[in-house]
Amino acid sequence: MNIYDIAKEAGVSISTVSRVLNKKENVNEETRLKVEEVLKRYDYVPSGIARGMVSKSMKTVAVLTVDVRVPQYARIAYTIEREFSKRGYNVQLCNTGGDLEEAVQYLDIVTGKQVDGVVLVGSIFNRIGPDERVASLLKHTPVVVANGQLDLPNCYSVLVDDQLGISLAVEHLYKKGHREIFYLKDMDTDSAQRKQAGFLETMKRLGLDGKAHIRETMFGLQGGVQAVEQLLDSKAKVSAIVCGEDLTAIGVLKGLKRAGIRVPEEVAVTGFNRSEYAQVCEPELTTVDNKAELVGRLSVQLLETLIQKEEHYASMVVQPELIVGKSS
Amino acid sequence: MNIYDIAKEAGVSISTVSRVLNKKENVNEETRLKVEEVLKRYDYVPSGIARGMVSKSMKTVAVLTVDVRVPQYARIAYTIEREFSKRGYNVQLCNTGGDLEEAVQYLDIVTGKQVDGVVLVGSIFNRIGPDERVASLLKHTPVVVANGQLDLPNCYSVLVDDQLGISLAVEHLYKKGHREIFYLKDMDTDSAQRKQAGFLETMKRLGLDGKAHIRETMFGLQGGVQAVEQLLDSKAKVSAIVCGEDLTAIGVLKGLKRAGIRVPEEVAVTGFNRSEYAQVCEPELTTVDNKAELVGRLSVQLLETLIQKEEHYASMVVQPELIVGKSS
DNA sequence: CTGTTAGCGCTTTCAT
DNA sequence: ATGAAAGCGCTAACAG
Repeated sequence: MNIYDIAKEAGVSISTVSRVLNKKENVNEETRLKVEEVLKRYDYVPSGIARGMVSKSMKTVAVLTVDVRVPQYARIAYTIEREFSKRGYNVQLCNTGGDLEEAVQYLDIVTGKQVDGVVLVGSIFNRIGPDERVASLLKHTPVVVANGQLDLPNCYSVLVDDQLGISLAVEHLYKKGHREIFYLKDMDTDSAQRKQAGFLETMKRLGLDGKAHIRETMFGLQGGVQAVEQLLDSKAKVSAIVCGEDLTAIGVLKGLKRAGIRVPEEVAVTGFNRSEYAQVCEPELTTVDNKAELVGRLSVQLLETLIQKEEHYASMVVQPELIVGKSS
Repeated sequence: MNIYDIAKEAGVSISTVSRVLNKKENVNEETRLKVEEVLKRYDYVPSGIARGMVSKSMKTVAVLTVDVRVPQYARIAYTIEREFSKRGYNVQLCNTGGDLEEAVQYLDIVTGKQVDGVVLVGSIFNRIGPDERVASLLKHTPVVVANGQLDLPNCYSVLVDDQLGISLAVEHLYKKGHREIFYLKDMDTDSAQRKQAGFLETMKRLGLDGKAHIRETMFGLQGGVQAVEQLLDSKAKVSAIVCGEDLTAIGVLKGLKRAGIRVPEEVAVTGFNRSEYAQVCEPELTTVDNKAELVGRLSVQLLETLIQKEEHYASMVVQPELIVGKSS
């Protein structure tokens, strides 16, 4: 069933059918009704592919993320999908697993399918910038990086001020009287670098030694537990632990509990992301809200203006906010 | 830059370029090399839309889910995406929010774009079955419902035996000596109905009164907290609480903690889904693993055979498994 | 207001 | 082994 069949059945030309389909004004009311009747009778849906062939757009954007099972990414992906859906676009989801090759392959495929735009979610995608294939693939496709940066012609960013986020946490602890503040570095992305820089800068500003208070560990519950064990073994004096991710912070909570150390009375803990985990754990976590939904919304706004080729694009920076729970 | 430009540049016809592009055998080695050089030189990527126009497929499937921010759905969506990606398909993600109209609209759009198949994730989609528009939209598109059922020609299911899942939890508690076992019904989907049925059936089988031990509450942390308050207010004797969702169970944990009741010494609690939340809360939750990843994988297998129009389709049922934590 | 026609960029016969 | 030409289903001039 195509537009020719409908035209024949309605006794008109395909142009008229097309006009009715696209709700153009210049169609006689009677003709319109007749065509609409046939359309309904056959439950006709025009071919999006054929339309795409003409308009050179499938009204689709691609969202690349490391892993949509990570709540942080799920929130951004969700918002992006909803916002684009309102605007008449579909969203292709791609889980790259943080692998460069995988990301390049996805970009190859989706640009081949002529997506109207691409959103890269996470600073890990900063790494694909230097790859020459990426530049060539993205030459004709607008890109927005959520919480990252790519130095390419059509690429703009919605950044989160992660440095400020950690600053807020450290200052909060300082005001509460904490001085032996440790930082757990649990990731190795650019975003994690900015967090660490925030820790160092703030400690310095407060007249404390930051460098000696940084510990590296794996991401996640296990990483947090292990970090606590090592910290306690080292006999260091600890009054607060700032973590780069909520999940790590919760591992810390569990490690402290095992060691019989009370939170927040003896040691305070803060996380990052304002994930639902922060509400689920005991005690509820003080965490940094890095505004995933806002980042998603802004990314969509930005990408849409890019797709429409309107003027005046500008990357933007979002300010995080400290959410004080019961762990500090 | 299209296939004509490449052909001209290479001094051959578009057929030859097409053959090279599609790695057909019958091309002279010299010609092939010449064409490939031009292809590389221009970083040429053939139009997926034009190809789709011919093949009537964009190698794309749509995944409809209530909300990908719900970990349970994120896990299924993730697995489906990864599996389809391996098979050369892209995945369109649609968050319907559990709204019938929204779901119909998404189906309208994605079938218009001629997706090769649709996966509906969640028993909530059982509700769209009766809508006549759905039947007509899905007439030519194969559909798999993950954890649900749709009585339509091209629809097959991958079901989870939720009833068995609750059974496992109740039996486990019974063996531990619990008799005053309550069930919290926290959702209103078909899946939730099956869980409740599992509770009633098992209690009966164990010679206990199930009906009097069911309480309804809202989904989520708040729902769990409130349910505990009401249960304690009612002065009912409670020795264990079985929940339909992990998050509700965690609300229960929090409610019990506030009331100064120890878990599992005084009251045992079980959840459902084996979400990461179950690892994050204190104490770690006994929960039912409903095999999200497996369901995702099986859904993809099934949908792929449907797309290839191979013979022998069959809906399948997945068995859940009880994961004993520290809350029981 | 309506119809005819030329593409859109490919794949695929069918010739040669 | 290669090329010419038809056709996928639609939109958008252009005519009338």
